[in-house]
Amino acid sequence: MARSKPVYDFKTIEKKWNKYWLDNKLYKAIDFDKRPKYYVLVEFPYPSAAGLHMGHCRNYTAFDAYARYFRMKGYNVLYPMGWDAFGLPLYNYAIKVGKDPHDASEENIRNFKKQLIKLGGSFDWDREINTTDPEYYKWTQWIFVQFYNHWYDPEYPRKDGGKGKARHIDELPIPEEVKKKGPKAIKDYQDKFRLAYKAKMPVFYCPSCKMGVANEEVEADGTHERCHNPVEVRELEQWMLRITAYADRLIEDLDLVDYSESIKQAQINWIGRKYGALVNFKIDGTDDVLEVYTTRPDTIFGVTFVVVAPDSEFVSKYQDKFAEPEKVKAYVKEALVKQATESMDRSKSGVFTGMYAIHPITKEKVPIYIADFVVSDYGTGAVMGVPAHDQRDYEFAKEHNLPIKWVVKPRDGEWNEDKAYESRDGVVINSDFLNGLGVKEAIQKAIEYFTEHKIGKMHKAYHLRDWVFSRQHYWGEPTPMVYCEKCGWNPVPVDELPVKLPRLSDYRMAEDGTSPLQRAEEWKKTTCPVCGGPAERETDVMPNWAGSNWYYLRYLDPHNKEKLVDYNKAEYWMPVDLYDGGAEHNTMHLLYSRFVYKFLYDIGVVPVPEPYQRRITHGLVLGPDGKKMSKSRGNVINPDEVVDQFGADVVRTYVMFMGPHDATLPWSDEAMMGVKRFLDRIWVYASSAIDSGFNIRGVEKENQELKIDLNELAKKVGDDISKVKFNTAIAKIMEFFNKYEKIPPSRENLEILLKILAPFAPFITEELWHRIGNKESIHITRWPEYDPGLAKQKEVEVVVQVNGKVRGKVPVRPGADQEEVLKKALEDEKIRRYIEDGYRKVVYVQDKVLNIVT
RNA sequence: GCCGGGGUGGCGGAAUUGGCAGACGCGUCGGACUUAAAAUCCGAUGGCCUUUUGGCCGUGCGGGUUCGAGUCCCGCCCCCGGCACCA
Repeated sequence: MARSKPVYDFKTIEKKWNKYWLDNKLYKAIDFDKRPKYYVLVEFPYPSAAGLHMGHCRNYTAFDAYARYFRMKGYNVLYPMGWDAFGLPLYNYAIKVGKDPHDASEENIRNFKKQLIKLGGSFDWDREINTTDPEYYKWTQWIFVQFYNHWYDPEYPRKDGGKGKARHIDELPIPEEVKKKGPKAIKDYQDKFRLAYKAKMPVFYCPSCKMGVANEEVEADGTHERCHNPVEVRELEQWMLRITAYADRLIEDLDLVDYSESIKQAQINWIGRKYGALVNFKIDGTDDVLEVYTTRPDTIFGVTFVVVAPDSEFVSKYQDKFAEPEKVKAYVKEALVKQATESMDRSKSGVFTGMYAIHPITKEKVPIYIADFVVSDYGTGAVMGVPAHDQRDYEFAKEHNLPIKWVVKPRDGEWNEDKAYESRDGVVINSDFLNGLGVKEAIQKAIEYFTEHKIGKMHKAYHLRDWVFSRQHYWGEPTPMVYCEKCGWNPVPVDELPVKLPRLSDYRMAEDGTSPLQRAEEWKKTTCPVCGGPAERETDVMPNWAGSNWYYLRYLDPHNKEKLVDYNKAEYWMPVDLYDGGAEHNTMHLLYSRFVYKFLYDIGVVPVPEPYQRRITHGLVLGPDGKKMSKSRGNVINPDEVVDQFGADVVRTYVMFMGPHDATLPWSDEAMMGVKRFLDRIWVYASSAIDSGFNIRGVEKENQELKIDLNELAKKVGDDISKVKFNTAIAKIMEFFNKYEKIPPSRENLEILLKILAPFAPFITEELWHRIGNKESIHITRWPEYDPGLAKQKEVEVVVQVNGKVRGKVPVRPGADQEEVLKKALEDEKIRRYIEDGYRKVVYVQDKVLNIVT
């Protein structure tokens, strides 16, 4: 890129004002201030590399402009910053550079912070947080202990009028027969209800990362989201969080927030609630029942077989009774691997067990199959096969020569027997007491019948599963739990938190995939909080999400030693007014953090039911070649370099100008140069006005026009910023400036222009503001007030159409009526030419358009 | 397959929600300044026709509603993101 002497010395200017702003704590957010509060939050960065990337740069400067605007509008703005530094990426980075992750993260953070300051970020640094700081993760651990100490009562009335609340485990009713068996039995009973519980269960395990992986982190093709290597299924003892208890509230409370429809949909789909029924099929030759889940109980008379998941309880319990146990065993083994890895296989494979289930109504015997299309963790892990009305069942029946019974027919005419009839518009047939009913009515009636005859009941099923909350590596919050041979698992007493992550001489994973904490004998050894005997600490750490789920609350009270957050401060600041983040976090992070928040709400830590009032998604910045920036492609634009070369104001204004905030856009050096030219011209314009002492003799009239347009500009730019439309806000300033660049401004008008530009280019506007002679910072002045009287002084142009085609324009005062506009239009020779033969009709839209129809 | 979001100049993108399509920026072309170049400034820039005045065509494709459609309705095509054997 060609270089020339800069028009102004941005380096000196930026350094000077940054120092001034920091020294004076200009952007301090004040608790309990009288002004209305405004909480702007952008997802905090993960410092897994040495410096910021352009995407960070874009998001943080865009909302910096947003925060600056709201401050100028008179709000007490909280725009905080912190660091999400636990987790695997940083752990891997530390190993790569051969440093203890404590030190590696500290170094990265130092640089991130330096860069953010350089960019002019108006953060309140007194509220800086870091998830790896023991003073911070003390509270991450505290939350975990609270989860452990609570259970969910779905019927408990909440103070907000809703139903369902987390209650202390001591309030859990214990059945008499359990009580009789003593304290051990009571604890075992309680453990089944805790919101944090340990479960031995099949979980995904990534052999490459050497860690357990949450279901949600596994891609559709069976690979790990982070490293894209295939995962395996393993049995591991894991801490789990019972998010499913909050599923209904997480759906219902979406009514309280202003997320876009697509984000709400993403949340709803992820939870995946479906209403259906449980139906009991007796297992022939036993006293057991097989419980199946169905969303179509109306087709109960169409059942011709039953299918269970390969890893269901049924399989392990009855494997000795199967007709061909060896064949079944082989199939199950194969099916489990297939289920965990490739889910795309559409062949309807399955194996007959040799056992039969008894239809709960007709008492017919139907065969029981094992098939990999049934998954154990949805519904009951068993389904009823209705080949006539489910395409997948249809294919399975064809494959295994099973009968097909038609029990629903289309309202008008015949059906096609080559495929299942899945429509819900049909009428039920061949179904005893359901005959003649529509599908909806039949579903209702069937469930009533099941309930009455005790063969089934209504049931909700969720796609959402409980959350695996253990990670088998080093760089995370230690799980504050202790195991004692005598007393089992118990939480570390709250007054002993935090359980600090120890510094180790070797912080790397062992060859066998075990965590270094398992080797930290000194650290592991502790005493049981219940009996005082010897005990061992949990060596699994928490997932990366643990610290990032609630961080926005700590900004409100970052130095509180007694509490996670002072209730009154939370009451003042919550909810977050605007939360910006990546699209990839619209499901998991958003849902999990809402869940954690709702739990904190239940236990009285926070005042309002939802944490984020409005959610905005940001796009990525691609390389100049339109591809994702990466070192291997060599298309990385380093923020530090461009800021050094062109100044923070140019980079800031450009990243906001490049396109809509939620769009993924390619970087363009050339387009950035356009912004640089614009700011250079502003500098020259303002400087020469200042140097000439605002001599506007002879241009008073133009200055009045300028003032009228400026009045409108301030409003439009402000509206655009509120709507997160930074690109058009800047375009409007450019448009204005193109029009008036030749008119020397009055001091008043120049000051207004600088204020409008200040959120985008805080450094040069501050410098020019002071050169004018102002003593206070421009960033704490008030945004120009809109004057509707001034707006009225401006003429408007009404477009004149003939038969819908534009044929001319007439200038009129705003609010002119049809008669006046028409008269003026008819005076126009060019327009008259098109209506020589007269006209039939006139349509007028005030101040906009006049359409003459001939 | 399902859910969500889109398709507008050479490029990134604008269009008070039914009212001048292409704001703003880039690029390109022409000009000024310069020995020359860069930088800067001025002008032009959707396509086609026309000497000019001007005319016609244009927002993925095909229909429709309307005085008027990028925007609304019906039927297609394509692209991006998320989820997917969910019973």
